[in-house]
Amino acid sequence: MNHKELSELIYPSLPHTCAEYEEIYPERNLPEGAMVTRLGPSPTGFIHLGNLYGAFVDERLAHQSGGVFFLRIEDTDDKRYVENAVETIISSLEFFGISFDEGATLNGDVGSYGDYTQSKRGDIYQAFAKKLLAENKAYPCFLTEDEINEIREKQEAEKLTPGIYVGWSKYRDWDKDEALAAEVESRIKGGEPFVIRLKSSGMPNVSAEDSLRHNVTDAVRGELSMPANFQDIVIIKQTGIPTYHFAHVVDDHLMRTTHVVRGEEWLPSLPIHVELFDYLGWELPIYCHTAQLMKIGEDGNKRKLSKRKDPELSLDFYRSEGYHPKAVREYLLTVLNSNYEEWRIENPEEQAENFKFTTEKMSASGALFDLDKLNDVSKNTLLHIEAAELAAWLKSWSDEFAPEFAYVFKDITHLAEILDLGRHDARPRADLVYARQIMDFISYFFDESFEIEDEYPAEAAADAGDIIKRYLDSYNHSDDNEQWFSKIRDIATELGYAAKPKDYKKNPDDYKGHVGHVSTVIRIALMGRAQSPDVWAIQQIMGEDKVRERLQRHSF
RNA sequence: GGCCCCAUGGUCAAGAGGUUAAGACAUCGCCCUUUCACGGCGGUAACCCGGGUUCGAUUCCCGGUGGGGUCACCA
Repeated sequence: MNHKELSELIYPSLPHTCAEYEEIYPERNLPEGAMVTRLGPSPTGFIHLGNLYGAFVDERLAHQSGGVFFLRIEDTDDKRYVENAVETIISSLEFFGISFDEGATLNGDVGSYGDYTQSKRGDIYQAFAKKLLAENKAYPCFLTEDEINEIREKQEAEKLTPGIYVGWSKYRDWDKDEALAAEVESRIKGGEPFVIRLKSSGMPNVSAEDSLRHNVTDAVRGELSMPANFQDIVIIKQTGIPTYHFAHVVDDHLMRTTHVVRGEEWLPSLPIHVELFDYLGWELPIYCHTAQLMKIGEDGNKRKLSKRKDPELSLDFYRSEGYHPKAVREYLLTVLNSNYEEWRIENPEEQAENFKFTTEKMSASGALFDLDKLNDVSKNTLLHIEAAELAAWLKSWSDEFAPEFAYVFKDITHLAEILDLGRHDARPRADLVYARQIMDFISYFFDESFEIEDEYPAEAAADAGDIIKRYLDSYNHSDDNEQWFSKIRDIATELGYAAKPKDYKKNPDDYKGHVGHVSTVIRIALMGRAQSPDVWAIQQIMGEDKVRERLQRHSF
């Protein structure tokens, strides 16, 4: 049995040859410089901030270059599958404004480089595995789990690099031993399970200086130097399904991906991929190994964002807290590209899409997630969203995540007025950050959530009833801001308060307090809190009836 | 442990062989002001360590240290 015969024995009939696949999936006809990127989530259904971060890079690279961004479902691990995961992935990304041009969709595949689900591409992987077998670049391996464990223990005892490589799997050299060749043949014919391993040409256990090294140019890290792979990694599992390594190489070649964006945790396996591309005679894509988003761990050190440990960093956290997708996007962009923030300051009104994103400006070191910064970005982002749009968005948020706030949306036009409060002044207010915070911020407008939270200032507490009574008596809803405030000044001076805070500060003994204390009394009666936007403006939105009703409760 | 990646204020970061080492967030103070927010002005605060190259390194090289990642028939 020679190598060709072995490959025929393992894969007797396949629908297409490798050469045919090259024709079925020809090079893309795209303009110069167009990038083809892809997102390859495994269908756990869990997308976290880190995934989103990477997805933005893919999306920007493809779309700003006139290229293609596609979705490929990487479901080569059946244990990982979660029901409806694909729907969840697509809808989460869509929520944050990420859309695909090609690939898996809820209604099947779109595009001519499919299937876009790895579990449906078995024939393709097998064709290329067959080719490697025939060329003596791969071999079937019958090592059992127990045998592999034994090997590892032995290697550990001898302080050798663990793994299967030259000298550890006898099946690697089946072609040098007739008896073994016969055994392999009969075991395959007998239907015994086996995996297909890469027959690496690398040399194991040599010092770093002596080993063959690869130099790969990474788009975010520059020149990378690493020792060549020597591990006979599994390319086809017992189940006939490929491992990530093999699927990545075959898919990204056949789908004509130009830029592979992935987290830096893939860096250690890059030599494997380089060898695979080399064996198959294919050109390497451009790799963009992005830094991981980190957070501070319990020990005070930086830590990779973990989906298990950091549920608050799942995308659902932002959605349920009510962070606007544009804000999250804006924040991620500031973290992603170091010059984005400056650009944004210079172009406050521009669409984020008009920013020229570059891999060179991406940081190679992991950024710490910073909620303060997100909040700051968010309040500036919301300032640029129309009140009506904001109101509608808040409603959809409440419908999904916080039905207890349904009363806020009974009058959506009224809500828009509330949200717009002070936002069109010469110096616009920026106090809207995220939905849950907004609900609290505007709660005093609604009887359902209005409550007295603060106490009257000590300076004016004794006169509170009197102040409110006088205020009520003089209240005219059609007064303009100036007329309205001069009445408060009058009340203040009549009761012995300074009309200007400065007067009071100069001669504190001459007054009970100042006009600010008086207006705080009114503010608390009306809003239940000592701090709020302009009282007059609030009253105009509240309407005369509610203003009088609230005040009456507090006058005596 | 082997291998790989990374290293500028509390955080995100710009930067060049010679700079008073930007900017943003946070923080502190002052101003504006009927409160808050916004805005303005200002402050505190940084080049991990040791060698080498150089007239001169925070910047280039080497070595440490620290942090992160990875060593599966998971991705």
